[in-house]
Amino acid sequence: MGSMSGSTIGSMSGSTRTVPMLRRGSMGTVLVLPLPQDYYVGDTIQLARSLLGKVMVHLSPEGCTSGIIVETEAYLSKDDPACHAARGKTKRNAAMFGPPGRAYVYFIYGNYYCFNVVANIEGAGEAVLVRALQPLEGLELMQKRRGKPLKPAHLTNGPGKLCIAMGITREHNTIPLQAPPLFITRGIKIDSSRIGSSGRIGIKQSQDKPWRFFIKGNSFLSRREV
DNA sequence: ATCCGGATCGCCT
DNA sequence: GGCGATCCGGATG
Repeated sequence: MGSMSGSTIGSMSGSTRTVPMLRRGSMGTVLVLPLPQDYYVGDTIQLARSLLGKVMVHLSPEGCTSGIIVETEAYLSKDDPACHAARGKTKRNAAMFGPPGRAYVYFIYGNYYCFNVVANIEGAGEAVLVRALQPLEGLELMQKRRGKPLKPAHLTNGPGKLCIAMGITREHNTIPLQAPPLFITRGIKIDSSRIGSSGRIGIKQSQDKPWRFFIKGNSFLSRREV
């Protein structure tokens, strides 16, 4: 389990400082640097690809959970009716129009949350949905939160499932991802030859857009490849 | 005030 | 692979 030193630095404006942490684990003490806010500035499709292999971490009061991002989807502001921002800003999707590098968490189907990172530039209304993780730390806590004895491959292989396992709820909507409790760090380098793409899942419109990305052959995906 | 559909999941066949 | 659960946001009257 990880513990950390350092403190959260709140932000008055859109810009958020990256907070370094010392985390103690079975591997010893490691310096952890969340991806800086400007990492999320720019092309959203590019971001969706580059987030593969990065590590998502949640330090909650219950304990630490983390996982490697293995599946993402890009949602764009132009020519993309499937994007929540397509019909303008509302109370629900307001986070999408905020500064990049923050969380956009929404409630869906009366049961589940989905976790996105806000992308591109403030006001654009673009985001990357995280659809699946390969669990790294806190598998016991994930099991407990899921409420069932599940194999690791089934703990976080879907956007709703990973939010349950990681303890992500609407409380995390709009929070910066550059400091605890919720952040994303550099993980393993994924060569572009190992990235697959397909149509996005669970939507009816814009099925022609190949904006779902995944690590080929990874066994923690929400679906087997295509 | 009412209605409709959804970036899902799990159980059923 | 098909379908129902379940509730909220957004649109319409």
